[in-house]
Amino acid sequence: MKIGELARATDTKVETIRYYEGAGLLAPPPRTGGNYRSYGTDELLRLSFIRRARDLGFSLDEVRELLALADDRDQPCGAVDAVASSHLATIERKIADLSQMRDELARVIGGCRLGKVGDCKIIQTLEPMRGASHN
Amino acid sequence: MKIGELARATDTKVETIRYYEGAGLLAPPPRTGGNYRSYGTDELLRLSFIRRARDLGFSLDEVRELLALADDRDQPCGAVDAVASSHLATIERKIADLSQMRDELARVIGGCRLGKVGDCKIIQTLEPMRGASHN
DNA sequence: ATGCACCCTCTAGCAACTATAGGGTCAAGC
DNA sequence: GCTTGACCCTATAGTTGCTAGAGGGTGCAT
Repeated sequence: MKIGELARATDTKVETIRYYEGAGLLAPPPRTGGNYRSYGTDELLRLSFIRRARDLGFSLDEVRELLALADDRDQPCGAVDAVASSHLATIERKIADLSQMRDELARVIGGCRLGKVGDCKIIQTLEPMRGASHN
Repeated sequence: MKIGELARATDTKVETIRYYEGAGLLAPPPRTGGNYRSYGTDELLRLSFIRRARDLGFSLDEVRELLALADDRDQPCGAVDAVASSHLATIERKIADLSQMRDELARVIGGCRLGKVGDCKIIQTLEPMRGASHN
């Protein structure tokens, strides 16, 4: 399997696969006579794993860790759970942060579409001194 | 006001202020005899504006746009509303994406803390072929 | 033999900073 | 008067996770 086929099979760009190789997530595969990378089913599975983990928002460092853990199938899986739980906590923090942003923005938007910038609630929110006092 | 004082007053790192200057968000201020940047109240207000906008998740490009709009106080503020609304939409998309990640992760976590990696639901989710079939 | 799709390496670019190296300035204390 | 320390300066490289480009080689069909 050439790199382009692997790319299509995993919905990954060719450059990204080469990047993962450089980043140590995929081992350098054997090469053909023409110096083309040649992949087998193992690499397809490994890359699918990586893509799924990335889709779930794991960082490349976390993916590396998960790959190492997944390779040692007799280990207790508390370590896997720890990586995933800490990632879940990160996601929940991000959601909370974004929700707060959303609420603040929503509170401010709408109601000045027809006014002038000088009276705009959005600008006043960003520029509280001028909006509130002398100007 | 020296750059360090401005940094403390706006809860910004000194390097970030210099970065904003290079990025065109803050004008190059006058210098003292010793070549130190010297800021006044205008820059304090402008940097506060930038920080607030950044806290609300606006990109530097969006901040640049908002600053330009805020400077022209007689313009209708539909343009400001457009920037903010489009940003709100982006935030809502991010929240939706993260919420989906959170749900998928939460579904998978817990229940294998005591098992082995070979039976781990998290790993199986990432590695569906092996988990489901022959191995 | 020539066109075309595909592959190769190496390097630079993106956002938005952060950190480091290698220096200069300024006020205080001895 | 000289050193110590906190602060400032520029310029450059690093961070994350790719993506895009230059400048070339390979392999197959026409």
